[in-house]
Amino acid sequence: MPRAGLTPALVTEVSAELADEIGFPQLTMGLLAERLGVKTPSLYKHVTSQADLNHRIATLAMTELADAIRDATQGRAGSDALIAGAHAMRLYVKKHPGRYAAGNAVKPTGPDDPLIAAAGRVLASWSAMLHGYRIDPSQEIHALRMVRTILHGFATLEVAGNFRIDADVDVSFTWMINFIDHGLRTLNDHH
Amino acid sequence: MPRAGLTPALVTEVSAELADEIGFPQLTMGLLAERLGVKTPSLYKHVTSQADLNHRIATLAMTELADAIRDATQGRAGSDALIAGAHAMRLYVKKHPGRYAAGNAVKPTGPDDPLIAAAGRVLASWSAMLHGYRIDPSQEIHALRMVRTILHGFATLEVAGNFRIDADVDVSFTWMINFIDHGLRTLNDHH
DNA sequence: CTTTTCGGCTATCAACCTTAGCCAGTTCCG
DNA sequence: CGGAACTGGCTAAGGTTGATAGCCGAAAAG
Repeated sequence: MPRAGLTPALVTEVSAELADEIGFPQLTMGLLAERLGVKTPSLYKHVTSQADLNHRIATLAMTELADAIRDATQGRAGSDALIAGAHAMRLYVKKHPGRYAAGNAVKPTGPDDPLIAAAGRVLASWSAMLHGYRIDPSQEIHALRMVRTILHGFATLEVAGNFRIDADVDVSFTWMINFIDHGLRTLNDHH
Repeated sequence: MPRAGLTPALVTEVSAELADEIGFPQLTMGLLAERLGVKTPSLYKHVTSQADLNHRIATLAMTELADAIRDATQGRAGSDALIAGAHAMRLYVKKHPGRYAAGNAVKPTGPDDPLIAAAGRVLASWSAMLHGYRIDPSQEIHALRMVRTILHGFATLEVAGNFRIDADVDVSFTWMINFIDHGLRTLNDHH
């Protein structure tokens, strides 16, 4: 019996692809083994459990997402950074819905979980982006949460197919980002 | 063996309570049967499958949510309606996270699925609420999607415990709603 | 070339969803 | 009131999936 040359990283990558194709909840050890050309128990030589696998997918997703946002906002500031970052995130989630679902479903196991660091990098990108708006420090946390809320909410609703009337979702997204941008730019104009 | 007096409605209600307590994904037929004082197969006399049960929970959730929002916005308009409706929705999701999770996880089975009608009632409430802002009809759909996106995003992030720094989530929520309200009220001031 | 390690495999178990079929309590009708 | 029909419990059993134990040949180490 020839060896398949599996590694934890490869198993994780292929499981992430599979999750993107069939949906994160539909991902099973059996299907993953089949795709890797291997029997189910063999996977446990590389991954300790399905929970462990899910955790690896989640960490991969958050890391990739953080990179995508960083790359998109690099060298931009204010409105440009918001627009570029928002579109980068939306694009990533549309391309990798299974990974993103894993990233939201999995909870960190402890305070030094690399998943926390990866998620923190995403937040840090949004935080840096917001600095371009010169927001009152006491309101930064609220603005950060709002940006995160909007992008997360839109991504999950869109991926779940919850925008029934398909009156151009792209237009709605752009409209929404412009709305937020305008609000952020005029934050200081009101008491 | 005495009868337990179960009905589809009762089974649904108890399963919804259980989902709120232990989380929707953790809901199993076995646990539900145990809580009802019955063996697992007995449930199938009232519900055809777990998918059917989930669908009933989802419909219950959307119906209750629509009622809560309607009650909260009744007799209010504009900012008042937005604030009251938003808080009603947030409160409902915090009180019934399992139900709400079911409502988002379950997909309608067909065009005449009652789940669609229930979800439609929620949307209709937001739509009615937005009329108070006198928004340009061409922008209504975008504003509606934004409101939905924000409330859904915030609710899911909060319930999932994803606001780490627990710097007053209540304050952030109010801040965010005020931000949106202000933007909606001044929509027409800018081409 | 021998020895050790490692990564496949088969066999097996436990949990969960589901169906089949039995049987007693309930209801309905003569 | 009494028997027939129905209803809603139950036990038994099967399929699927996650997970473990332990074997055994291939790869790596010396």
